[in-house]
Amino acid sequence: MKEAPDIQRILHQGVAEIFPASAIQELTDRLTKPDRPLRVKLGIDPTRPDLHLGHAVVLNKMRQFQDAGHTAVLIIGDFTAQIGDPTGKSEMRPRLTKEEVEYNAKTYFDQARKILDFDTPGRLEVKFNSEWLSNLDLSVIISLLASMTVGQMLAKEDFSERYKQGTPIYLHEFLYPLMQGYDSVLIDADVELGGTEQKFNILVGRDLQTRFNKPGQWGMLLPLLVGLDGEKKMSKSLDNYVGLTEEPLSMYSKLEKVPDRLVDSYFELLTDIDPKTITADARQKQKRLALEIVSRYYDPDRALQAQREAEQIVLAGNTSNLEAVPEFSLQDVQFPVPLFYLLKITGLCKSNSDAQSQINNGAVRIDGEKMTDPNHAWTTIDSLANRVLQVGKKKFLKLTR
RNA sequence: GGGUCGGUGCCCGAGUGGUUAAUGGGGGCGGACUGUAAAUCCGCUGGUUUUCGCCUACGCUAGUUCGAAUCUAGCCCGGCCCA
Repeated sequence: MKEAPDIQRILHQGVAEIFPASAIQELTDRLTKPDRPLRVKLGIDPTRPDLHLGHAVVLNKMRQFQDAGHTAVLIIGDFTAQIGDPTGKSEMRPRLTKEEVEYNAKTYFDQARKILDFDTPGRLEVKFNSEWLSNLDLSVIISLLASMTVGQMLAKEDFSERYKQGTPIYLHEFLYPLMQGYDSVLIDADVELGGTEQKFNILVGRDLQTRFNKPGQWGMLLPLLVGLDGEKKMSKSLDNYVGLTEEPLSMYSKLEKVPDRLVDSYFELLTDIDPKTITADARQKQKRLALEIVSRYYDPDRALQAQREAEQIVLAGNTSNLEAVPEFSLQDVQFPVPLFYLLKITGLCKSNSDAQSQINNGAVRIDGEKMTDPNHAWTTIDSLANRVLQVGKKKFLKLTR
């Protein structure tokens, strides 16, 4: 972390676009000979309690700026989260309550700490935008609104799509880009980071700064990390994500099977390894990726351990020698207990009916032996203790007393 | 405010008085195959300590019917058009 700032890396590694393009030289100069640290803004709306690798992409870039001596200004959009960013959405976002937002915001720090430099003085500022947005004077709101026309607003792809398709657009949604832009004005952002979908909002920030007689910020857009489904952007609601706080095993097993065509982009956006330098075959590449990323958020030992565990799980059927099968205590179970009910209370199946169908599908095994009768019942703890209950190839549970 | 069309299971979308948790697709889960994957094929996919039983479900509420997601009325929400 003490190495000389690598300007090239900041400007190019995993960067989709920098704008205005004409000013890129100017930005390069500022980075090369900083007369003062740049203020690099990143806004995160605490809409959900967990950050994932998609957030890591942009946080990594923040870190690069920090390491080069600049100031990361992290804006927790506790106020804007209550509005809901319409970006990328085909419909209005649910508005969160104050309590939900506060809770989520709290959880963000621990997670961001895994990536950002929280310790070096002057490298990080954290702001909550409710600080200035919650008491905005109506006259300010009006002048914000007066800075754009409906036509300009409808130029935003999400809005125009919705407008064309006839799905409702509520007026308060128009306020979102303006509020995000106003954040830039108030914190004197020099650079704003964001995913490519943030272009419109970041441009609005730049315009607003100019209107408020301040220098307009640069925008640095990073590619959106495609989620595990290989199609859509990584997001928790699509359940195609890897959380920053996930257990090493869980993280590893998700990453070792990212679709082949995404592997290189994961390397580029989430690690410091140049994918071109890896010659391994596709499978080895996936493993390397998984190992690398788990090491980053934990450590190499735990990553290797996760790999070993994952490999054992893959050797399905051979359940007896697993090192890290989750355990389930039969202590509170009432005997006799029928199989389908056991599956439900252990959480392996989500309902009795689900358990029933899994059994009928031949997915359920005990100690590797296929079970076919949903009503098969056990009468004592001892008849089940220390046996391994399995649904499908990857879900195991060791039953204990 | 007026007219008109519409609100169906996780999503999309059929269904328009009577086998019925409700066609089909997507998604999800499971099985075969494989590189743990993808593609493909097959099965499952409301709940219920038990299941040819019972409960819950087609915006909400009240009705009409032996019987409604399907008919009526009021209400809520949305699209479009008019003012």
